[in-house]
Amino acid sequence: MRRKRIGTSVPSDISQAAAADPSIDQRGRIMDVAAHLFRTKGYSGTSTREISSLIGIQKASLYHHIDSKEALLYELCVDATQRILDRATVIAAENQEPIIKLRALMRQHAITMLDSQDRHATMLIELLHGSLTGERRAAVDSLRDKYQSVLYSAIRECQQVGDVRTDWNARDLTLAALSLLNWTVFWFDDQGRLTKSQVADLLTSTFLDGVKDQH
Amino acid sequence: MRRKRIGTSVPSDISQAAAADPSIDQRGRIMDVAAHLFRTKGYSGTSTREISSLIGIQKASLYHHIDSKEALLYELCVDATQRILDRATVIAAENQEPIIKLRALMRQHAITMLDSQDRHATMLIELLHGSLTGERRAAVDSLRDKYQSVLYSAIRECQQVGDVRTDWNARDLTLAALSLLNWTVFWFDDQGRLTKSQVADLLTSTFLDGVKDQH
DNA sequence: GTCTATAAAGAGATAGAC
DNA sequence: GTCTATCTCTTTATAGAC
Repeated sequence: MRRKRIGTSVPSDISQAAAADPSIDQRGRIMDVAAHLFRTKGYSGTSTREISSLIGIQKASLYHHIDSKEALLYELCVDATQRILDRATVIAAENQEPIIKLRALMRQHAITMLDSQDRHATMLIELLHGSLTGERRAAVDSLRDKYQSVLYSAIRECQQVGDVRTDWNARDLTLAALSLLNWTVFWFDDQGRLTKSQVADLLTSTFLDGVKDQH
Repeated sequence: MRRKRIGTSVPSDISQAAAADPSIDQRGRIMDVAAHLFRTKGYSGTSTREISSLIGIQKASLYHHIDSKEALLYELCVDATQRILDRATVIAAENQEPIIKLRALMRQHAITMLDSQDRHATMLIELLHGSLTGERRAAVDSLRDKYQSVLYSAIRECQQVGDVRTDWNARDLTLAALSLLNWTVFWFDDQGRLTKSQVADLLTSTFLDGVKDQH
């Protein structure tokens, strides 16, 4: 198998649709189905047989497209992390007020994450579970670190111009922001009451303003 | 094997210490070791052999103490959820100002969760992964629902007396609170820079006041 | 690019001795 | 309460035909 590219041609993350859609190539289909199964059953709780079965091929045929189960997980994690880092880098480079940039960074984090919910949920959990090892683990960690630096710098900058409180340091506030944002990927329901945009508003508004009535 | 009790005699959650401590009975030791392995490697990524090996017995000997691997997971999840619900119920019943109660509820959520970090992290992830089935799943869901109702009511009450903003409904604000609190269990480091109490302050302060400078 | 067949290892769980 | 031995099933991955 040769590595053709990182990620798939479509942002869709839903395995059932992916399994049927003829416009996605087989490799993209495999990644979408795998991401969905990894999120809902866990990486080690998902067998290669289940993946191939949902695609409609034999287990052995899967290995024509992927090197190994772990390599498949790796690509999903890189794709998720890279996507969020790329968009954050663009926002951070804009010539805008710090607080506007911070809000935009948080909004894109929420929305990008929910746009590829299966991949992001998988990435977050499987990094905790140590399912990626060696260089693959290091590569994904590196991308995450870069992203977190971008968010940290944005918060630090807001503090320096007096837009954000300084009784907590930027490092701690970054942890709080990430907590608020990351857990969302595990409960958000695409068919649910709230849209992605509304969730993004809820989270940024809570983080920036808090919930106490200020009047 | 007979079910002796729910949970263990000690709050400790660290497998290495648990495996060595002679003051904990074998059953408590198994639960602590299992919780630690389930958190760090996942439920399906952990073998019964690994658990028994860390205890220092054979795999077969484990089955004198537990019914099955899933029954072991079930007890961990019930223990975690019950603990947080019990303490919340006490706080909610107190005769206090709504905003004081809300703050106390959030603080105890953070601290109770971090006191049994392995169990709570395992519970949160394995519910997502559907590792518990049938009645066991329903029982844990029921406990979680009860707890979330307590938190929801506290937020609702704060809105009614004018302490909390009403442009977001209580249901959404509950989701935001839970997001902020729950993700914490995955990054908190007992040996790290922040104490549990400091983390609890950071989260409650962020949620109630936000990060924007109000001066 | 997909198939059948198979290798080699590991899983959860049980039987029965001590 | 722990042991050895074993049953049965599933796992990831490969070989080689078509």
